Amino acid sequence: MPRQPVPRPSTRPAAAGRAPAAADNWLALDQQLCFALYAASLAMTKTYKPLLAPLGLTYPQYLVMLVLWEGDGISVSALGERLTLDSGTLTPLLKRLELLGLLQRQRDTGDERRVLLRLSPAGRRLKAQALVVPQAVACATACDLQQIQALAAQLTSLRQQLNATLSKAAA
Amino acid sequence: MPRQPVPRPSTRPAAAGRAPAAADNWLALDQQLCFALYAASLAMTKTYKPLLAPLGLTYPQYLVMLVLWEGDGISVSALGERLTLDSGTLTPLLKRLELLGLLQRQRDTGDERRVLLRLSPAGRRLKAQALVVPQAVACATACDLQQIQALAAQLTSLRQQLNATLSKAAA
DNA sequence: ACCATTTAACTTGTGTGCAATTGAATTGCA
DNA sequence: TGCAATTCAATTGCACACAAGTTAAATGGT
Repeated sequence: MPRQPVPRPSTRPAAAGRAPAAADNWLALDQQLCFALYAASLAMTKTYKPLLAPLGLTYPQYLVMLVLWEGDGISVSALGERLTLDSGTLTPLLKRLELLGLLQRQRDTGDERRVLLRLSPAGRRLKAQALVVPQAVACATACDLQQIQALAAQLTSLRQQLNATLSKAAA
Repeated sequence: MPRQPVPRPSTRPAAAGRAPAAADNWLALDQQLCFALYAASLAMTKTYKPLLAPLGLTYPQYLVMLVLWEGDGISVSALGERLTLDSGTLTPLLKRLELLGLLQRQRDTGDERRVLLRLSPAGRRLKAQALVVPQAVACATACDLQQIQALAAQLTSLRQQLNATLSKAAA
């Protein structure tokens, strides 16, 4: 589509003195890692949507199911740590999954503060249907597996660094 | 924190036959590029939040301002194409920015379907305050500039590939 | 045993994202 | 010219994300 070819600053003509010349480019959208990340993440979610529709799941719901397929009986907070999501996000999402009949939420009898999550038979059965999803996505990326894994590793390391900085700031 | 050390499948013990052995790992959360992307994007947004608070902007609002600082007077749909966001997201967001006094929204007199976005003096002034943001974020990533740019380039290429696949599917 | 602190989940309110629909303005083609 | 198809923005409805505050349960120090 027309998407006009934006007169890119072409990594600075660089002719003048020192610092002030480049200052403007720091705010160029196309040079921001944050935007690359943001837009790629949105595009990824859109890629999953038609693949998850037959399962009746949204993308965040799918992530929750991935965790539970690895092992259920965990608490809401343990799930939240795994996904870096808080209970304000998870509670309504989990209620919807319960309403779909994919899991049960029940208080831990040993510690009544905790709510444990257990897959229902239907939730367990859904795993078989989900197996085709990752392959279809890998296809859509048109990357070989090695590239994908390398990129994922870089992103995970970036996330850990950001979270480390965040928790340092909180202290 | 306790965050139990999850018995990782350790990229498959590999002893049995062929295909079925690896099948289970395709759904392992930690191997999903999609999750790495999702979690990194959320972490990035959280990193920006305290930096943008003094400017009175949310992260998506900041992205809009980045585009307008590159050149205002554009339409809502042009902005949406730049950010890959639709009018359902942008219209209320832009109304908030207008309420903040950072921009004006006005119908194009030449084509009454279009709404053009113009920065107010206050919106233009805000750019100076925003200049410190990218440096602070670069700090939080603890990566050198070259690494950041390389990662951003990979993500942009991934996004383009995903979007290409998506528009093919729509046709 | 008592009570302050901490922890876990829930609730509320704000702000995205996006599909689907609407309505007005423009374009294109017979 | 006339009218159907298209384009653009706005609106509606649903589902996240997260801050801030609430409630109930467990913990720890005295």
